[in-house]
Amino acid sequence: MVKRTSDLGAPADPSPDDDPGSDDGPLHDRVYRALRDALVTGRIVPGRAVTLRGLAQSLGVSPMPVREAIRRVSAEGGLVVGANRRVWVPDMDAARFDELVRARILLEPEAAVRALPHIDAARLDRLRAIDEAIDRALAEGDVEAYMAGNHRFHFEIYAAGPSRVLLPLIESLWLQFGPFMRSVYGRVGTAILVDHHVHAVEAIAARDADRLAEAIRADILDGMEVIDDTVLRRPTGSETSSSPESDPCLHVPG
Amino acid sequence: MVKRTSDLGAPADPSPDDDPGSDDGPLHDRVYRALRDALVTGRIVPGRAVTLRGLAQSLGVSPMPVREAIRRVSAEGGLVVGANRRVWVPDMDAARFDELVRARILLEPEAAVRALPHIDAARLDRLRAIDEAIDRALAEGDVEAYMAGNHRFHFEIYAAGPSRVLLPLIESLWLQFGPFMRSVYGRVGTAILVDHHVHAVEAIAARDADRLAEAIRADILDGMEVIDDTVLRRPTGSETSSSPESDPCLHVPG
DNA sequence: TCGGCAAAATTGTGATCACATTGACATCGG
DNA sequence: CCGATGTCAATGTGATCACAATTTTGCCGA
Repeated sequence: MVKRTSDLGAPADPSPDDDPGSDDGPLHDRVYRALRDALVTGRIVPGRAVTLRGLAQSLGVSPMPVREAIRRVSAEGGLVVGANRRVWVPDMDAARFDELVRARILLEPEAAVRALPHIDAARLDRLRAIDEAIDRALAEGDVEAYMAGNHRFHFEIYAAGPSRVLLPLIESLWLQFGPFMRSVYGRVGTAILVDHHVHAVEAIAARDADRLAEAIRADILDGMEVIDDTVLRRPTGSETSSSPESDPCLHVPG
Repeated sequence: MVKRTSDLGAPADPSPDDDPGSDDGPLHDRVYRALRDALVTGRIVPGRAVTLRGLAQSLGVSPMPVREAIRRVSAEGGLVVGANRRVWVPDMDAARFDELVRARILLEPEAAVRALPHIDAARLDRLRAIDEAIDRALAEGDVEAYMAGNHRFHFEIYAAGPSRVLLPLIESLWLQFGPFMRSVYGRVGTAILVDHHVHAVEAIAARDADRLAEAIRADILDGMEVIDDTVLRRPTGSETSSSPESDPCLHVPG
């Protein structure tokens, strides 16, 4: 039997690692954060359906707040509703990947430059600490820690400014990247990744907007080109036929 | 007594003009489209609260699908939930306006260029027809017709391609612009607007990507600069004090 | 052994109800 | 006449129930 629904890990766990975060705010908000976190860190794999009652039981809440959280996440592109009205983690293909990278390159340098004047010394120190944590995760090959650190690094920059428009757009892009990146790193490992964040840190310390934009752009392009050449534009589909279950998220057109 | 909740026009109208569109699909989807349309065409004014039961009664449905529609629209930035958990049409200020314009300039030329190869003769004809309708609306001073036509023109271009990433982002931006633009046009009129769409049509006919991108950029910048100088960066707040109710959407900082 | 076919379980959707909290309103005291 | 305070309506939130559509499962016959 093949499970076609995703249960976010341990369903009946008394202390689940899908912790809805802090216990403040409405329940649907906590469910939203939990779902979003599971998506960004890649704990939910593409190709699996996300069911209302399943997710509700997995988080120990009623289906009602899950409904609103799913609607919210799907509005941000993290989930898609099929024609059957069932909710899926969207598959990645070369066209969507290209569009996502292009959107990131257009928006993130702009957001970084706009946030630059608001980055104080404390935040710069935090950025350096995150960068070191990323290096450790990279050295140890810890995929999840790397992804979490990378996310924190970028948004520690973008969220410095009072942005209320660019930031949600960029979060939507990361939300769409998360599940795909996780399975990619799970396959190719983190050894191929280089740390470009130090350039961004130097540019911020020097208050150099142009260099910061270029560092962000290079960071995005570098990581993405590796994925692009390694996974997405593979010439043959031989590996898919040899191990069909190990690659549930790639949908190479043609 | 001042009404603080928006009722989307006629509440008990047997044939409301807030038609949820085509009658297919789930109810919450129809409510979503109705709400989104009301926002984009500016039928809901900033500063008014959108209540669940009010909107439900206004559309003749139960509060349940309205809940999901509101959650969806708020995820796209068309509505904001206050600390009181009440839902408002967000106010516009100079900073948010600037960010919205910048995001439009970054994303829309890219989307247009990507869609260009997929624009066939039929779509080009449709674009010309929409452009003529816009000219008529402009000549007659019909604000709502102009806004609807302008929206249709841009998205007739962007939606030509198979975009599934850029398009939702751009729709989110328009959703945030809608209510503000409406009240702006209601004040300054449509006489100040110039039609830049003909340049885009020419560029499409010539298959010139650079000229198309430049036409889109000019169209955005021109319309926005007018607003910027006319309404947003007004030197004094004298008009606000003279007629406080006629200007419920502007929040000039400082 | 394999391909339809019907039964059963599961899913999303919508409605209704109960409850805590917020906001507005009227009343009362100064 | 004005401000404080208590009351009451209204709002968002969450849960539960019913229903239709879809999916899965089990079974029978070829």
